[in-house]
Amino acid sequence: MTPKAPTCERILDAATDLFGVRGVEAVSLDVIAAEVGVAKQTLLYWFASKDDLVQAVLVEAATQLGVAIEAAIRASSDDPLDRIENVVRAVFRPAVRRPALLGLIREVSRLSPAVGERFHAALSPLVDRAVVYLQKEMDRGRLRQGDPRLIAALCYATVTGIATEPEVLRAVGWSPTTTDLRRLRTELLAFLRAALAP
Amino acid sequence: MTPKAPTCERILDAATDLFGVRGVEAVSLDVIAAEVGVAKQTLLYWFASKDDLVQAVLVEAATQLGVAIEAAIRASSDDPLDRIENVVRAVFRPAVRRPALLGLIREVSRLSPAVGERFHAALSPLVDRAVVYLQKEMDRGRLRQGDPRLIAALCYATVTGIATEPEVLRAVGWSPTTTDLRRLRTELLAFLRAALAP
DNA sequence: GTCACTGTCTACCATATGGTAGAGAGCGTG
DNA sequence: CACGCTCTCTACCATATGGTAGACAGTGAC
Repeated sequence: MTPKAPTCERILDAATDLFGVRGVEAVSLDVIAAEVGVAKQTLLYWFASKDDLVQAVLVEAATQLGVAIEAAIRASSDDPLDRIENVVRAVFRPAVRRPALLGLIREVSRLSPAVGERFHAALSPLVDRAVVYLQKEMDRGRLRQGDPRLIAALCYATVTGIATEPEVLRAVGWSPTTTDLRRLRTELLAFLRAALAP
Repeated sequence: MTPKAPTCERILDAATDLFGVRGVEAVSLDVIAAEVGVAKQTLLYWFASKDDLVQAVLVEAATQLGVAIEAAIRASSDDPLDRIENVVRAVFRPAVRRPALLGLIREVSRLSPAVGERFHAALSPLVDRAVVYLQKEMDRGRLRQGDPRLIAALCYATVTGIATEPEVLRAVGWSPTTTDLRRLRTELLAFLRAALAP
């Protein structure tokens, strides 16, 4: 990765949060500029257009998640349930600290097909590896049988859903305190374990 | 429910789809009007403002889902896993036929707190009943032990997530054909069953 | 006929938005 | 100093947006 000028990074940071929380279309360049404390034209100096900024934000977020996941996989034991737990932990931490991250990925489907295509291409190796892994462990009888592609999607949906739907958590009386956060993580892991155990 | 004029209903219908798929902020009144084939002012005749329209669309969607869920509960056997399966089926059908429906609910968190508050109030009885039910069945040993509030949220997150993230399903090579749809439903139900069984 | 009412329309407005043009400040090099 | 380079800014612009004002057609009551 090329090292980035501080202003550029601050813009990316603010844009990530704003896009992820409010949605890409709902956030104007002026709002981002105001958040960063800079003129709108400074944004357009670093990113040629709003679309460019969106693209950059997506790449950054995907990279960040990818790195976290890689590390979690490498650092985990051989047991697939432990490995999955580690990956979920790795995603869960940044996701709840910054709901924007996963929310952003949900935004992809709303953007131009070109963006979706690029994102798809960037993620597919990771997805393919996960699917192959799940299949192998199912064959070995260490995971519940099923379509590994759909199981992967379901796990993702559960984690993303729970991390990006504050409305739903509020509806069941949950609050973003430290203890509630830990309880949620515990419950999420138990849920996935039960769903995946053979 | 008061019977509605045909134009009014067509507006609601188009707005539901557009808001749910593209997001509330991303859809202008002009776009909705064009979709319906009517002048923008006709929209503003039926709904005093865009906010009013959003509110109406949300109420409609929530009502629709609520009715479907009620019916599913009434029509199911005593076994909690069967009952949950019925509810999920009831939500899954309209949700995949019209991804906008659940997508819309995700939009709530992005709108004004007032809207969120009203939505919260409207849904809380349903949620409370579900939580009490889950708790009771856990006590009877017919469901896996856990925090019933979070379990409810997790189930919701899984179903909503899988139904509203076409990008993720595409990433695993899924396509919205009839057979793939059935496979997805089967896999989703097996996933939840495993996650909830004692 | 005319009055009131309903529903749809055209014409218009103030504001916000993404984006362009270009000036100016700071700075290292010759 | 003068030149070029990097970075940020002010001043604009064309367009799109939510919303207002009010005209026009149809219809039923009197």
